[in-house]
Amino acid sequence: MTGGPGPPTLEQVAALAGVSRATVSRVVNGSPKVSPAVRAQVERAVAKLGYVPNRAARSLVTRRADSVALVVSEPHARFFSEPFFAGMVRGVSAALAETGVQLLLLIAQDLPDRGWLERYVVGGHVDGVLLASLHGDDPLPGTLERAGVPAVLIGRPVDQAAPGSYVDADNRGGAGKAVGHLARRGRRRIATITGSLDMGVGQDRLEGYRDGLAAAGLAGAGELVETGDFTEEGGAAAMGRLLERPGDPVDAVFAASDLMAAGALRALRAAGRRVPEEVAVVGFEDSAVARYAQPPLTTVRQPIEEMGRQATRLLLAQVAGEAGGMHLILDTELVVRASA
Amino acid sequence: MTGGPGPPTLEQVAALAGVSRATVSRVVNGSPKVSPAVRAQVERAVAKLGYVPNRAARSLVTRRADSVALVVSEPHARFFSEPFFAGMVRGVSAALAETGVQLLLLIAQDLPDRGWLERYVVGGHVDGVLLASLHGDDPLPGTLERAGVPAVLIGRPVDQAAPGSYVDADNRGGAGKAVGHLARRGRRRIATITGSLDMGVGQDRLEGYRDGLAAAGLAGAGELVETGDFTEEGGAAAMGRLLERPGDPVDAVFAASDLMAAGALRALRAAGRRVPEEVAVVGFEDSAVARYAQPPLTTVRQPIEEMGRQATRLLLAQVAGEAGGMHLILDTELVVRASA
DNA sequence: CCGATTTGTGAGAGCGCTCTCTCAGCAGGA
DNA sequence: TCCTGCTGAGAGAGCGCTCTCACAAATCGG
Repeated sequence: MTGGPGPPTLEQVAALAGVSRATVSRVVNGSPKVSPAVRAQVERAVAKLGYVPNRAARSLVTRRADSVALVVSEPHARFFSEPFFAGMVRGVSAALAETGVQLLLLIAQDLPDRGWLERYVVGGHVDGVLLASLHGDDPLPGTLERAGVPAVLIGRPVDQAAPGSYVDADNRGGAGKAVGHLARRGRRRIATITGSLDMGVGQDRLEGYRDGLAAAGLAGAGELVETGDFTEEGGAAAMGRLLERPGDPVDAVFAASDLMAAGALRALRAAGRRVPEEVAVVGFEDSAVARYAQPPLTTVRQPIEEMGRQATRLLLAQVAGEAGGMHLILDTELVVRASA
Repeated sequence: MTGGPGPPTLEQVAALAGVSRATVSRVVNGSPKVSPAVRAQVERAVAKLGYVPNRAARSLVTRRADSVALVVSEPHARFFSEPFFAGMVRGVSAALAETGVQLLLLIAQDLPDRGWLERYVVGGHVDGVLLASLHGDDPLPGTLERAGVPAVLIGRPVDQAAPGSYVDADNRGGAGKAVGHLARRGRRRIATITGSLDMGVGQDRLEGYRDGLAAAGLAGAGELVETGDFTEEGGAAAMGRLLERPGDPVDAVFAASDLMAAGALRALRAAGRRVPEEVAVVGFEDSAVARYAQPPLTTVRQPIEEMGRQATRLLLAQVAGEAGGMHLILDTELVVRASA
C-alpha cells in the first residue's frame, strides 16, 4: 500500500516514524531502551503500515527458527489411532499458540530419506522436535540428543534409561485401574491382550495388568496373557486363543487398546459369548471406537491433548535453555460403560 | 565438523569444491548450466559436509517461503471428524513430500486473532493456503482471493459462485448411490437425516438423496427429511422424529454422516426396531465409527486422503502461477456392510 | 583464421533483519 | 571549565543465499 510493492519492511516503518531501522527493531522486539515518545511514534507507524516482521530475515540473523517440528513416525502412526493423532496435534497447537512459535508437521514416512530429517533438524531449521513415535529402536532420539537439539518424546521410549525428556500417560496405573475395576465386579479369571511388547506402551500396560491382579489377590492364578499388536485383527486372534485355553473360562479381558478390545468383542460375538454377562471387556484409550462399539466399551481414557500440550511446554522450556531429561507422566481415568 | 561452528554454509562447500558460491548454488538448485565434472565435484563436497541449504536465507532472497499453511477452522473441525482430519493431513503431507515444501499447521482457534492470519499470510510468510473449513460465511477465502494469495478449499464453499479453487468429494453423487442401493434392496419408505444445511456438504448430500429417490421413481412419496447437525445426538433426535411420523413406517434411512447414522442406530435400538431387517441404515464417510458400529454401517466412502493430495497439487500449481478457480470433485464409493 | 556467438564460471550486490559499536546529548563532581 | 558516566538513537556490518551481470574459454560459420 505505502512504499514499494510487497509487504512493508522495517525500513519503511522507520522512514514513516522518522527514526532508524535499529530503533524500530528495538520497539518491535520490546527492548526497554527506547523512550516512550519514540516508542509510541513507531507503534503508530507499524499499525498504519500493517507491518509484520519478515520471519526469514529474522531467522537468518538470530539463528532461531521460531518453529518446532512434530515428527510422526509412520507406519507406527497407525498404532496410535487417528483420534490420538488429532488430539495430540490440537494440544501441541494450543500450547504453541501462546508463543509465536510455528508448528511444522513432518510425517516420517513422507520424508526424503532417513538422515534427511536428522540433517534438517540439526541444520538448525527448527528449534526443537516433538517425537510422536512409540517405536522402540528408533535412533532419532539418540541422534537428536547427541546433536544437542531439544527434543521431547510423546510416549516413553522402550529404553527407560535413555536420556531425553518424554511425556506419557500413566499406562501402568491406568491398566491397574482397569483390572481393579474388573476384580471389584467379581471377575476372577481376568485375561489380558497385550500390545506390541517392543513398545513402552505395550510393556507398561502389561505391567499394570499384573499390578492389578496382585492388588486384587489374583496374581497366583496362572497367566492369562495373550500378545496382540494393537490392531483389531490381533485383538480378535488373541481373544480366540484365550477362548481355546483349557481350564476355567475367562470371565474378563483387559485389552491394551480399544481397537483390540473391539476385535475381542467380535471374537466373543462369534463364539456366542455374551458381553458383559459372561465376559467383561475393557479397552484403553477412549477413542471413538470405544464409544460406538456394541456394547460401548469400558476403557481407560488418556489425556491425549494434555500430553501434547505438556510435551510442547517441556520442549519450549528446553529451547529456552532449561534442563532436559524431564519425565512427565499424566494421569488416566477409567470410563465405565456397558462392556464391563 | 569442518570450518566454523554450526551447520556448513554454501561458502564452505564452495571452498571445499574449489568453486564459487554461485556454482554451488547452481548445482544445489539443479541448474543445467554446470559441467558434469564440476557438478560431481560439488556434489561430493555437499555430501562430505552434509550441507543442507539454509531455508531462511533462501526465502529471504527468493521471496518464496517454500511452505504452505493448512488452516483448520475450529470449532468447525469437529464437524469433520477426527479420522477426516488425520486422513486429510496425511494426503497433504504426502503430496508435499515430493516437493520441498513444508507444511505449517494452523488451527484457527489458536490463532492470536482474526486478521492475524490474514496479515501473516498476505505478508508472504507462506506461499499458499489450504483451507479445511466447511463453514459457510467464513470471510477468509474472499480475503485471500483479493490479496492474490493462492488458496484451495477442501470442501466446497456454500456460495458455489464464489471465486477460488476447491476440492470436494462427490457428495451429491455419493448420496444418490446410497439411496439407489436402498431402493434396489426393495426399500420404499426411504428417509434422510441431513447435515447442517448451511454447509455445502449438507446441501449436496440432501440433493443427492433427492436425486436417488427420483431415479428410483420414489420421488412422489412425500418428503421424509429430518434435519440433523452432523453430530450423533442430532442423528438420534432426528431418527426419533422420523419414528414418530404418522403413516407407513420408514424402512430405510440415509444419514448424511456416519456419526448421525450411529445416533440413528441408537435411537432405533431404543425403539426396538431391528437393523437392517426393519430399517436399513446408510451413513456417509466410512469412518471408524462405521466399521465398529453394531451392525457395521453401510456407508459412502469419500477419498479423504486423496482430497488432501489433490488440494495440495492444485495449490502448488497455483503457487507456480497456473490459473486458479479449479473445482475438483472426487468420486465416492459405496461400502456395503451389514446395516443395509 | 578471425569476429560472432555460445557456454560455463565468478564477482558482487542485496534480500530484511538484528546487533554491536559509536556517538550525541546531558547531568553531575572536581 | 573539563572530565566522567550514562542514556537513547543511528550507522553499518553481515547472517546465507540467489541472481544479474561480466567475462574467459570453447565453438563455429565464412
